[in-house]
Amino acid sequence: MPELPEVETVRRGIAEWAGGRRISEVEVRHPRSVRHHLAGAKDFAHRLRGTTITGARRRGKFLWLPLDSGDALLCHLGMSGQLLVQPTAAPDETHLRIRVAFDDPDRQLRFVDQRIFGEMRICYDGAETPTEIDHIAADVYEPGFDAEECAAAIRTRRSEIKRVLLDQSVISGIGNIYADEALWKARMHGRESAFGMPSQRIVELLGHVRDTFDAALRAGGTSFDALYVNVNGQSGYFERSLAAYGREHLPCSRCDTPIAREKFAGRSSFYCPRCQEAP
DNA sequence: ATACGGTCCTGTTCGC
DNA sequence: TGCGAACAGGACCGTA
Repeated sequence: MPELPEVETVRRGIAEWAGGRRISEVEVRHPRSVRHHLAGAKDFAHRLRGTTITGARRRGKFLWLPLDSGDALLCHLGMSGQLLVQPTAAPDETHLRIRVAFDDPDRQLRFVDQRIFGEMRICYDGAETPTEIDHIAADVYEPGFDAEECAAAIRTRRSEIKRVLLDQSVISGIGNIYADEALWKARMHGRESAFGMPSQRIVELLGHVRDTFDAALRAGGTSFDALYVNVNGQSGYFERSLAAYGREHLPCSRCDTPIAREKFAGRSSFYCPRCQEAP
């Protein structure tokens, strides 16, 4: 569920609270949450214990916490993952998967994940981005992101534009919600072919992606329920500003035409049938 | 190399 | 009210 703005909101919270703190103990409560840490749960805990978190970084929807050991704790929230800074005294959450305790006895970092699509693993922190996410493309906020260059890559793809927006190896950070929102802003139907699309249209679309992210970040992320919360357990309020996603039958705010919903690539797409002409 | 469907999970909501 | 089906914000893997 969490897309770039939600992950960035979490990153800021972690950076603020956990930066400079030393890990005293780690408890892995579900092995699936560390399935990509091939050396196993014991090794995972062992390599974290005694290290100090020195920051919090992000690319797309991946988050990693550099450690003073030269490693980093790489995290992906999947569909339902949360990273919470909780009082040690707080009761364990139903879906608590990993607990990270610190020298500070008052608070813990907790990875809570109902569906267990999320994960944590330890990686080497030597490169600019961990090699484990080499296949993840830059997101729109990275200094190295070039909209023209990205548009050039997008228009070579023989697929529909929404599929390409969701392809993290082409551009990262966009998920189903913000794809629909950006397409609505751009008055573009998600099933339009990306192949050979004029670069300027794509650059404009990418501008709308960024605008949508900016607005969501200002609101602290999007949430429909308690599944997405920032590190303090507060939900974002951006869902109030959604123009397309989840608004089937409700009037388009530009033209009053009821928002339509259709199956697309195994999930739902929401769009205005008048503003976003189907190909 | 690229495109696409299926799959990994649990919980909630929907329709009969 | 009960029950199975459909659905949920993501990424990876195997297959074509």
